Amino acid sequence: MTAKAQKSRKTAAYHHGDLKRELVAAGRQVLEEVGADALSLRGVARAAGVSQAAPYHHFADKEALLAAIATEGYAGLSAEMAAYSKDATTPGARKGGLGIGYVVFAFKNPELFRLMHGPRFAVAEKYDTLLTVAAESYDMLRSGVAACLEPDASEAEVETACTAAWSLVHGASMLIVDQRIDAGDTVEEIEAFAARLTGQIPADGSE
Amino acid sequence: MTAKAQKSRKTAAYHHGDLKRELVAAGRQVLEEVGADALSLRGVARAAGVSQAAPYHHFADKEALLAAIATEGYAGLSAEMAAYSKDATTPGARKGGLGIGYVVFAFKNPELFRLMHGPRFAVAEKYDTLLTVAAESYDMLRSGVAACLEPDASEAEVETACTAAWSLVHGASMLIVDQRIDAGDTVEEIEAFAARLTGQIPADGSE
DNA sequence: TGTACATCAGTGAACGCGCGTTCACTGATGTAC
DNA sequence: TGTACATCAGTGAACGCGCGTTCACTGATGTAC
Repeated sequence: MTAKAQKSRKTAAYHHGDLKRELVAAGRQVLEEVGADALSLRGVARAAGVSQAAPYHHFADKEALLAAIATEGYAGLSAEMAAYSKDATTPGARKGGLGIGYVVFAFKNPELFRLMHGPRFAVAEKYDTLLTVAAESYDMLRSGVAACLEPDASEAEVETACTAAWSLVHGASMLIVDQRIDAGDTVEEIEAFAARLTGQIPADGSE
Repeated sequence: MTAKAQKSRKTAAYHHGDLKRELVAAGRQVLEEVGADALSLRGVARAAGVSQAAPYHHFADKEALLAAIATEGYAGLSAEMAAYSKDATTPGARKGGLGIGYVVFAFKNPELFRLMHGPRFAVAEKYDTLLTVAAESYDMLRSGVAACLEPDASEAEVETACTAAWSLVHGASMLIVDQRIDAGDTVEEIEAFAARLTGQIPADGSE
C-alpha cells in the first residue's frame, strides 16, 4: 500500500471526503429498507458510519436530506425513461419506452418512488432543484406523448393525452409499489407488463 | 328537556356511548388535517375529547384504528363509485361513472385515499374486513370494465383491461392528491376532468 | 321497587423510547510566510 | 522546508419533545334477586 493510499484511508476515518454524497446513498438504502415513514436522520448517519450530528454539516435539516434523495430519484427516473426510449424508431415506440421506463423505475425503487410523490414535497418551493428535475421528467414524458398526436391537436387535447398517459403509468407504478397488483418479480416481467398496459404488446400474446 | 335526554347527555360525559365510532370519525378528521405520517393516537383521542388511554378499550393498538379508518374509506369509495354509476344506461357509461366516482372520492378524501393505499396495509392479513371491503371496491370496478369487453374476450384480455382502467383512475387520483396535477377545485370540475380522462367527454369540449 | 355487585369504559400518571437538533469540543487540512 | 493559524468537518453529550402503551384506579351501568 502506498503512503498516499494509507493517508487517504486514515483520512477517511475522520474527515470523510465526500460525506454528503455518501449520506444520500446511505439514505436511499435505508429508505428502501424501512420506508419513508420510519426513516430517521440518525439512522442514516448510523448507516453511513458517522455520528448523528455529522449530517448537519451538509444538510440544513432532515427534510433537506430527503429532498436531495428525491432529487437523485428524479434523475434516476429520467435516466430509466431515456434508456428505454432511446432506440425507438417511431413516436409510438418512443412513447411506449418512456412509459415502460417509468414503471420499471418504480419497480426497482419502490420507497424512493413513494417518497418522490409523497406529501412531503407537495409544496416544495424551498427545493428548486427538486422542482426543476421533477419537471424535466414530466417534460420528457409530455414531449413523447405530444409527438404521437396529430400536428393540429389543440392544446387541450395535448393536455388531456399527456395527463392520461401519465396517469396510466403512474397508477400502474403505484399499484405495483403498494403491492395491490402483481405485475411480476423480475424486471423482464415488469417490462412485459408495462408494454401490455400501454398497448405495445397485445394482451393475449398473439401477433 | 326530558329526563331521559338529560341522563343520556350526562352519560356522554363519562361513558361515551359510541366512542369507537367517534374515534374513527375523529381519526378521519385528524387524518385529513395533519396527514397519515403525523397522525397520532393521542391526537385522535384529544380530538375526540377523551383521555389518551381511552382508545385502548376499543382498539388493540394504533394500527387497528388506522385499519378501521381505512375500512370505512373503502366503504366510502364503493359508495361514491355506486352513486356515479347507478343511473348509467350503457356498459360504457357505467364504467365511466365508476371511474369518475373513484377520482371524486380521492379528491374529497385525499389523506384517507393515501392511507388506504399506503405501505401500512400492504400485507394486511391481520385485518380481514379491510381486505374484504377493499376487494369489493376492486370487484365493482372490474365487473364494470369486463362488461364493456367482447363476450369472447380471454381472461388475459379482461385482466389487462381491468388493470389498465384501474391504473388510469388510480394514477389520476394519486396525482391530484399529491398536487402534481391541477384538475380543479370543485367536485364539478373534478367530475369533468375524470370524464375527459376516461373518454366520456371529448378533450376539446366539442360534441 | 330497591339493593348488591360484576362488568364495562372511562381517567391520569407514568414508563421507556427514539427522534431532531444544538452545543462546545477537537482532530485534520491547507495556506501564508 | 517548516511553522503558525484559520478553517473545515468530524465527535459525543445533552436538550426537550411527543409518542405508544401500560397500570392501578374509579365512575357508570345493568342485571339478579
